[in-house]
Amino acid sequence: MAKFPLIDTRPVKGKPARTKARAPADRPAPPRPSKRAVGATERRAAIVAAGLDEFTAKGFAATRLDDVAKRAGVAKGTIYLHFKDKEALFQELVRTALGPLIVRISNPPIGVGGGSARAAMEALAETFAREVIGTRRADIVRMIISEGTRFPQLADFYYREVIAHGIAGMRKLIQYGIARGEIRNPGLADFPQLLVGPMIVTVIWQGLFGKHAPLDVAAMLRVHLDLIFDEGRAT
Amino acid sequence: MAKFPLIDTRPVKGKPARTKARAPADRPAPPRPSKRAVGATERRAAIVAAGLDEFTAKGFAATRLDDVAKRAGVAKGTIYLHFKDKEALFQELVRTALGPLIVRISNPPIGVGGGSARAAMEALAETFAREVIGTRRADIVRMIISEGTRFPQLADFYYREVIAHGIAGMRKLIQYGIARGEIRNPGLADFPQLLVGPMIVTVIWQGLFGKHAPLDVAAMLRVHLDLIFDEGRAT
Amino acid sequence: MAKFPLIDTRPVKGKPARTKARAPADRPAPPRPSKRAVGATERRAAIVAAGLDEFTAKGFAATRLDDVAKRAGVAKGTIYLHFKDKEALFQELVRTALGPLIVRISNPPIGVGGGSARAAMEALAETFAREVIGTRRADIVRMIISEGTRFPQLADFYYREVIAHGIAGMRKLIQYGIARGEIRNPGLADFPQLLVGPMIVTVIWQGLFGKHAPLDVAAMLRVHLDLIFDEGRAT
Amino acid sequence: MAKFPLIDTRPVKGKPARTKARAPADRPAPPRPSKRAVGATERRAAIVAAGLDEFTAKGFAATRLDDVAKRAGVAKGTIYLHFKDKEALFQELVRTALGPLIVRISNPPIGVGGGSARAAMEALAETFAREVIGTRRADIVRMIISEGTRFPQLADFYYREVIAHGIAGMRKLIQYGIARGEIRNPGLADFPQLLVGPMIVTVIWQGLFGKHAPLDVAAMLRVHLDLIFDEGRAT
DNA sequence: TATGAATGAGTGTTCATTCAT
DNA sequence: TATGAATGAACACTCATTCAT
Repeated sequence: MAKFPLIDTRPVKGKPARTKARAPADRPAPPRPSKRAVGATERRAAIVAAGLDEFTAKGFAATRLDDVAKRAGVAKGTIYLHFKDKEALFQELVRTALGPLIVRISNPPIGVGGGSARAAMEALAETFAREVIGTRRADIVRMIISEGTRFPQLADFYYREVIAHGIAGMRKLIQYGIARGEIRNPGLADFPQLLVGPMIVTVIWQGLFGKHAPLDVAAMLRVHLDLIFDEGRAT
Repeated sequence: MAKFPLIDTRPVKGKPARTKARAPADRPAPPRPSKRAVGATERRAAIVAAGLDEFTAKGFAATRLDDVAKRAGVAKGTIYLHFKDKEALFQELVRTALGPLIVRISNPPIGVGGGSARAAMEALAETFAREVIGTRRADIVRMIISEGTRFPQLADFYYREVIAHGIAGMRKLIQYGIARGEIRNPGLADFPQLLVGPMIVTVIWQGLFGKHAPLDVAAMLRVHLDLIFDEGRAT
Repeated sequence: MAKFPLIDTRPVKGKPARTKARAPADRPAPPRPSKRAVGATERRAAIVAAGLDEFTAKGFAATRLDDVAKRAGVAKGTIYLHFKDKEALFQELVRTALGPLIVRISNPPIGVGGGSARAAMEALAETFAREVIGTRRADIVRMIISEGTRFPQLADFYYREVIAHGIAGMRKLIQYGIARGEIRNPGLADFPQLLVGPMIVTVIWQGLFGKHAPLDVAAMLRVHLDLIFDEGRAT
Repeated sequence: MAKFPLIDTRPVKGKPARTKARAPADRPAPPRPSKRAVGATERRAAIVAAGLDEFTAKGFAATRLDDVAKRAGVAKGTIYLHFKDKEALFQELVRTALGPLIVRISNPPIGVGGGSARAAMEALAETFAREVIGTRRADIVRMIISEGTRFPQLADFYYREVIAHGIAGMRKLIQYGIARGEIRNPGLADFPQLLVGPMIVTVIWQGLFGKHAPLDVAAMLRVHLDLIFDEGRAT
């Protein structure tokens, strides 16, 4: 139970879970064994997947559609059969990446069996550490943070479709914890951002400084929860 | 006392604190002094300032040196008298922006007069809210987050010169709080990131969603501190 | 028989012998076929031809790819579909211009039917005067002389592929003449350059001073051969 | 006696005969020990000398005035105090390089003491081999050949001031030889170019292929004279 | 005169976008 | 639909030339 990730964690259908072993964008672009992804739908999906790789690795402006096409095993012109232009591909791609997540977010998992809020949050943290940190999903989050300012439309969409729901869910979870007496600071319900904050920070940290000073994400999130639940005190 | 901002808050000498009212990058470029009488140093500073505006607004790849030059009131070629190329300008610019900060970071303000850790942190939070949020400094932080992945060198520099010092300072502050019995969870000393995390989050939040859902940063940071100091509990 | 020009003299296939009336590089660029129906090979050939015109007229550094493109009836970017960069175009162009020549050089025409060495050399000289002097081929030779120093790679190539063969052929011809008793100075076989020298000189002379003092190339080469064959003496 | 080089061989006054050991233009540019060449005239001379180095090494278009200035130990702007523009410097420079030569050319050395024409020509050839081949003078000749087409004005000047005189001198020498019965082919008097041709060829050859196949210039010129004087025959 | 910082037109190269096949 | 050659606007960077000192 208690799964409630900010980012969808289920394997993308049809693509065997590139989660752990994804292709970095700085390799010459693997020929994509997939024998030319016939159906139009597969082609489109291939373009989106390839775009995700490239955009997350290089950012919007520095990504070349040529590379995307190559990586997708498709001709450059084909991209324009599916997307109006580079920006359309980019936005569509973020939407696609977030799609499954939106469904999930709408069904908060709390109060199902009377479990503790702490347990729910721990599960959330653990899932996050396992299914986001070090995966392509982290790249997506980083990308949204990076490009969001330049694409207000995108930020809006992200806010409406993901953040708003997520915040609402978090708040419910917090209120649940308050109601059960687990959380003693009622002010937390006003700022659910404080609950997710450390997760965002870990994503950024690992992306920028992971090489130098990798973070023990799980441990850190545990301390974080201890603070919230007023536990972990010495003595 | 007890000032400890992540980003330098003193007005840049000679430039009347463009802090609050900075020029958005989409205006045709402000008239600028433009008198030929300005010295080489001022010219260089103007380029750096213009670059800061443009890079933070558009990102590295999308920034045109032509625009930087125009904004700096300088010919395009002039940029190359001061910087080897676009990337050199970018890196130098980050360094310059962080320069004063580094000095500040190296002098942690604790233990001066036996003040409480809470007070120190509150001052820090308040300074942050006032001098970073809504400021060009927030843009810089966002920019580092955005471009850091594409400029490992830069991320390294940032880590070495700023983050490492900042983390060390935070840890000292936390240990001080623990020693004084203010903070009861000793685990926090292992993850000073948890202390700064919410600040980073507010920067990102305001940048991306500020228009839709502005955050009461001060209030949020207060709750954050309450969690850390185990206060704010109902009843 | 007895044709042995330093430069290929056969009309380039598909292009009706721009030999005598070639377009000077300072005309706005001839209308050119320009129909989009031309195949990739023709396009490439057009670029090479245009490049030849421009490079020979202006030299490597002063040639603008913009002009080459215009003259070829092609967009600037198209050049880059065929050549890595300006230098690659230049080198390829020299190679192409010399290509047919290399084949010819490899098949010396002597000893075929026991003809005299003098006859062979006369034919060579006549062909040279007719098919090189005043021709685009002369431009190529001049260009190699001009740019060779700046492109050691190119000079190497030219030496290996053309000069070495040419020198060897000349030497054979000379030795043939010596064996037949036509040439009495055996030392000439050590310096075949002396045989070709005057031809090179005429190319340079006509290029530099032709306007002022045109040279009767045929007559001069005849005297040259008289010297070699120890003829032409008064009385 | 019998000195009659196409190119002046006397050391340039005030400059200690950089003949053999000249500075190649691809070195970082020697600081020029000369303590800043004070007098205006020295400055101008320094610029001309530096220009000669650079232009011969890189050609007109590829030479940067910045490099010339650096090599001359002068500020870039100073060049414009002495020369209208890059082209003016270039032309002036060629004139200067040829200046002393013109004087010499006007005083043909033949018939002085009734020496043989062969002796005169041998002396000429020897001087050429010693004082031109492998020296900066060869560079100048090569440069004129290279850039002449692009600078008709320059070629005109060169023709008028040097070539015309030289050709006339050669013709006189040839006629002298004919009159003395040394040269039996009177046709040679119509094409004095045939006399100088091999020298030009050696300059070009050494410049382009000298690395691969250095030429024994002296030996070659001897054979050349043997041909002209109808000597060197076997038996 | 001499300087060298400043200029800005010019050029090689890239890459999103189009379109004939 | 799919292709990929072709396009041409855009941009980083250079360098001859100017000019305030």
